Amino acid sequence: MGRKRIRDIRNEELIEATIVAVHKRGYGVVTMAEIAAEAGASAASINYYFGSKEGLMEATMRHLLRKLRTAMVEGYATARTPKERLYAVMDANFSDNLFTVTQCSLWMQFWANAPYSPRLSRLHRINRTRVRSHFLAELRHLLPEAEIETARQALQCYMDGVWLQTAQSEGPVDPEAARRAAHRVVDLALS
Amino acid sequence: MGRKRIRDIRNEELIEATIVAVHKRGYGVVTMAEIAAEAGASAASINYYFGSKEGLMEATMRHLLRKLRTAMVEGYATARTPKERLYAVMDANFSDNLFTVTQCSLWMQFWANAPYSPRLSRLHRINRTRVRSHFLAELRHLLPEAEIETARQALQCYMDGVWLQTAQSEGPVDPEAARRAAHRVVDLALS
DNA sequence: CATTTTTTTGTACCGCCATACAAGTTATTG
DNA sequence: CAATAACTTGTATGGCGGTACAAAAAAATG
Repeated sequence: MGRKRIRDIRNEELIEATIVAVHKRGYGVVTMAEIAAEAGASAASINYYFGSKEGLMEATMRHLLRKLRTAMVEGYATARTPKERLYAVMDANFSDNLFTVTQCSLWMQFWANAPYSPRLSRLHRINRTRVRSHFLAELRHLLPEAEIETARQALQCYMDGVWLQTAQSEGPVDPEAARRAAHRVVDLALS
Repeated sequence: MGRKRIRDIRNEELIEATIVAVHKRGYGVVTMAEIAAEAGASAASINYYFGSKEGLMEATMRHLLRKLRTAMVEGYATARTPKERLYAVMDANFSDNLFTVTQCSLWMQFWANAPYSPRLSRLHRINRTRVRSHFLAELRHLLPEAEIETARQALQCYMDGVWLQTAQSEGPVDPEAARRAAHRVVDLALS
């Protein structure tokens, strides 16, 4: 197990540094040197681990997507009813360790740049499909066929919109309040 | 009046070219040469008219913001009740000549890059404040004080979310349907 | 037509940055 | 303690893109 320990540690550190640096400077402008400085490493070492700047960005997004997926699975584990599972999808997106200004900011950068990078756009497509099907699966139990798609669209747009606004907000953020607001929106959508 | 005619024509052309080019290539990556090619002009001439790349981007966003403001003013003109005015705010954002993939795409690029450019972030702040106060002004007539802020946040997030998703959609877009969906969301938010 | 003003372009400069490479340093292994 | 592997870094390179500039072209002026 000790075999690839160092590699894992460095990966983690560099990805964290990437998140911070991209938030500070913007995806399109941030340089390898800045990211390296943030991590207390050298630009060259990033290439050693990730091959290229694009590789680093992909790894970073994979990291965030994994966190999101984990949060969602956890939420599903305790949810009993379709409505609770809808809440769970929302809660995952607004969980304490995902719903921060820095990470929302990164997500927005991801959205804005995914269309121009095959590797990123692939991740983007996969994630979007998964979220969509989660919503649909639960809504099917709660609404007549004709209203499902509208409700899904409304909920997903709301979720994305909240992240967007959070990314642009200055002060800190209250995940607890965000979850409460999201629950209210779910309730409305089902009424 | 003929005095600055040519200047205006060129401005318009270059801004249109900018919108297309940014959509195709992304704000962070698009080059002056590409924009110029899109307009059938030379990179140098852009600098002649706009001073710099940032100046061009600012002018482009001003152009879009003006379109949005115009659409909103027009909608307000015929709206009689607070609820109709809420519809009008939505309709402006989803009006036929604003709600296109290309322009939503540009808006997203704007959102993603505004934080890193003082000139863009100023525009961004002004616009956001205006939309917010429009929403609040109407909601005050329709909801008890305690629910206003929640409703505003939900509506605005929904609106942003729709633009975001549209920016990432491939096929064409149906503004008429978007307006209908938005009206439904308004109705829900007021219930 | 002469001349002044406006517009356009080619080019050259300058700086920046991702990345490759080779040489160092540290860790691991037997 | 070799000796091999894993990791780190400084530096060099090559390309690229924004923009300054000067000169050409076009338009306006009178």
